[in-house]
Amino acid sequence: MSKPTEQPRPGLRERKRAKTRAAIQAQALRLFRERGYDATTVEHIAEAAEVSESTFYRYFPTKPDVVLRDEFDPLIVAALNAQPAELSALQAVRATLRAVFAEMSAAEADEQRQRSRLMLSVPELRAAMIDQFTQAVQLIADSIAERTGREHSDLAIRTLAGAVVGVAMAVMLAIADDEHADLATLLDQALEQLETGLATL
Amino acid sequence: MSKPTEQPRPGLRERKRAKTRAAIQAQALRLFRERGYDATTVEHIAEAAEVSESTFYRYFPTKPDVVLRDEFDPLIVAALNAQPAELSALQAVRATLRAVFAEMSAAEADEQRQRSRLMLSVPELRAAMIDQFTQAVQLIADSIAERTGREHSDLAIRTLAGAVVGVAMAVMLAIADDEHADLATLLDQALEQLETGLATL
DNA sequence: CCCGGATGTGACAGTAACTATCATCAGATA
DNA sequence: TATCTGATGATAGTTACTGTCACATCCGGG
Repeated sequence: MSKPTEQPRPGLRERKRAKTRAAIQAQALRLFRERGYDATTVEHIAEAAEVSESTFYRYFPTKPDVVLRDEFDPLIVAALNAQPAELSALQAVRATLRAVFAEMSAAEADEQRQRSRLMLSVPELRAAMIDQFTQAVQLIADSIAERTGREHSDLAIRTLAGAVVGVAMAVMLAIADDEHADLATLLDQALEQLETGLATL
Repeated sequence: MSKPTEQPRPGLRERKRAKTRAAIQAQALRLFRERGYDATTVEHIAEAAEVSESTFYRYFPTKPDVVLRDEFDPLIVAALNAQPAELSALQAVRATLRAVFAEMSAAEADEQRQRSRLMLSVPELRAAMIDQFTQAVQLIADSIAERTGREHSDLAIRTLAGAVVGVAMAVMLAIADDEHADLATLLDQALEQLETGLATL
């Protein structure tokens, strides 16, 4: 989980920046957990992180962003592009998600779970998710397009990407109902169903 | 496109209410078209519709709602539930959407198209769509559950519903790229692909 | 070492979406 | 007609977010 693509010396300034961002996010998530999302104002967060409100907005354009900021999306994209060419598109997606979940530590998985629960329970956060979804559709479509040599605007490709993201959304909703269900397992099962075919229902 | 399920006499009060709601929505959409969404404040809309800002919020809880408010969802649900039992789940969904689009007048279709474009271009509106999506997943899942006699929490059912909604989202994105593509046709093709199978890519 | 430009920061003022409250007025009802 | 319920408008307040400016801190070159 290191970042080997970075220069060896981040420089003092950048290190401080990263530290400030981390502090803001950590304090925000703590306050959201303790007091609730709505009851926590940006002013509270800024105060707890010992920065001004202005600075908060310099690091996170909106309040929801402090929750949604996610470092896994680029990992998933990279893993998807790295899948062997002989796999079908759906097989590649499935293998990718398996791999990423497998590499996730228990602590990371738990934090993801907490954030998912928070996102689903707060309308404002739920709302902010759609841009992530549309972005996901585009990214998956791009990757599959390259894999298959088709245009990324091909309806078949868009359909596949949309179905994958839609299924992921459905699984998230399922998780919201059943507290201790395992995201990785359910998602894999759902993708398997997508592969086998939906016509049987 | 009449409403045969209503009582013959809505009563003066209700009629006035409906009129006020329609006026607010019409003025809002006009202003959004002429000045843009962000440049139009709720105050402007209220003024144009000759009501107070308070009244606006009584009819539409949020500014995005004035765009998203849609009378087609209940129609779609009713049509889906009315599909013959011998159809498979996906066939039923496909037949439903065909039927609803077929009954839609050209003017209605055009307004839908305009609203779709507006929704996709304004982040705040895009964001508000996700609740409609999750609601759609639930409604489709419920209907399919009843049709098949399974639990509505069945993962297979949720997966199917999620895939359908995801595909719909992908088609909307496709439309955004290609101005004069036909929503109904593309959606039908995409659902056909879902029926045939996604494993071939 | 220090100096000049770039960059991060805080303070402040302002906009607009929403919320809450209360008095008033119009439609429903008896 | 009299009363009662529900719709409306005015007002004040909270909070997310934007823009601007002065100040401090970091970085590279002389």
